[in-house]
Amino acid sequence: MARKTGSHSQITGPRVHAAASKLFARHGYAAVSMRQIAGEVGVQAGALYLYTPDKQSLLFDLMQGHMKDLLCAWSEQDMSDDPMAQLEAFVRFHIGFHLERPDAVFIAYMELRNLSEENFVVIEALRKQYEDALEDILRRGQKAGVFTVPDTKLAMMALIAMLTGVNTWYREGGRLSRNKVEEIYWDMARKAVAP
Amino acid sequence: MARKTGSHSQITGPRVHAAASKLFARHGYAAVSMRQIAGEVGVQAGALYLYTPDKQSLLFDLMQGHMKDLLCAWSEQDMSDDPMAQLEAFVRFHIGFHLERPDAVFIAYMELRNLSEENFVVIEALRKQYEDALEDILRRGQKAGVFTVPDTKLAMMALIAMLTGVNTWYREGGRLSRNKVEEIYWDMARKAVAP
DNA sequence: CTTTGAAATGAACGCACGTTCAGATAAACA
DNA sequence: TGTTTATCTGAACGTGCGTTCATTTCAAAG
Repeated sequence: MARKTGSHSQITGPRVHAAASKLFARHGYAAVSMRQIAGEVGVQAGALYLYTPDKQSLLFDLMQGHMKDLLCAWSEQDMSDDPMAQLEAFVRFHIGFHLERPDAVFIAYMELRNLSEENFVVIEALRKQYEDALEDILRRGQKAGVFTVPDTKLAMMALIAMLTGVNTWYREGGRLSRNKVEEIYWDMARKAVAP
Repeated sequence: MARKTGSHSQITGPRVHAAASKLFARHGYAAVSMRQIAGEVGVQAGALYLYTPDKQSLLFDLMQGHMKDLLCAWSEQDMSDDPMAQLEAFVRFHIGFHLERPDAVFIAYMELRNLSEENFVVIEALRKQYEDALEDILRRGQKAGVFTVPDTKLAMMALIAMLTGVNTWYREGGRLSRNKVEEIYWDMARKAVAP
């Protein structure tokens, strides 16, 4: 047996990345074997190397893809001039975007140490871009007098940690709707940086 | 060559756990081999099995030890009756305790999925105990009218995520002293649950 | 219908893994 | 000092790892 009936690289390629995403998120990069990924896709391990040069690239592609999606989606939000409205938009966007792709988020936050040094640099730069977006909002709000943050960088870190934390407990179909969660977190975030 | 000069189980035992803690935190449980741990201690891999039945137990012991230390240290804090003072104590305690042992904290938050099912249950129960401590403070403060939290559980989760986030960026000898960090985070936490 | 190239197999490579254990040596005790 | 006991070595076990490659088969193009 060799080539499978109905096989197509445009189909198998994405399936490889999807399987890797699912398994990396579930068990961790180091604990997942190429044979497991292949099994999830329904091919033999060797076939994976038609779609990725190696396991490390698989991880890097997932993380880079996620970060670029994130930055792209944020840049496409239409922005008001009001820092308060901007912060609300950020809070709601962050929660919504992250709840939409729990696996990718989990990988992006947990597997940084399994990136090669050069890949790590790239991902960190993308992450910093995103953090800067929030920090800018806080800085402008502080200057405008609508926020009172003793330290802009710390406030940014605190808010992002708080918002990303939603992914650790939120379950679809749970006690609270996604919108209600956004509501509650926006309330806390708003007050945390209030004068 | 066999037994080493100056060898003592009371010395080697803790060194095994210390090495495991350091390496698990640095590279992740799945990516660290028993031979690496042995190398860090300065013995051969086989010698580790005088101090742990297997690799999984090493992870479990580290996590359980950390969680018990945490609960014990919190219970030894002397508590005021005022929810506001209690919350401040919790915020400062949490940041202080976690900054004191970054490796253990990192492992406790990152390696949950590498625990066996039965071990996971035990650790989760300990974690819940700690979370309940904060939730109780928030509930009492809400009842007393000093806090306004739309949802006690969410507020608890949000605060813990925010506070634990300090460990991701804080570096000893950095821009801010540990006390200043506690100050700033207490300011944000206090406002986040304020009426 | 034939040809061609993309897609996948399956076996193999060397290596590292967690764990076990008989044997060796130092420390502790009599 | 002589004996026992605790501590560690070093080799070995079977298994699974990431990756490569000659070979085979299917899909598409002519």
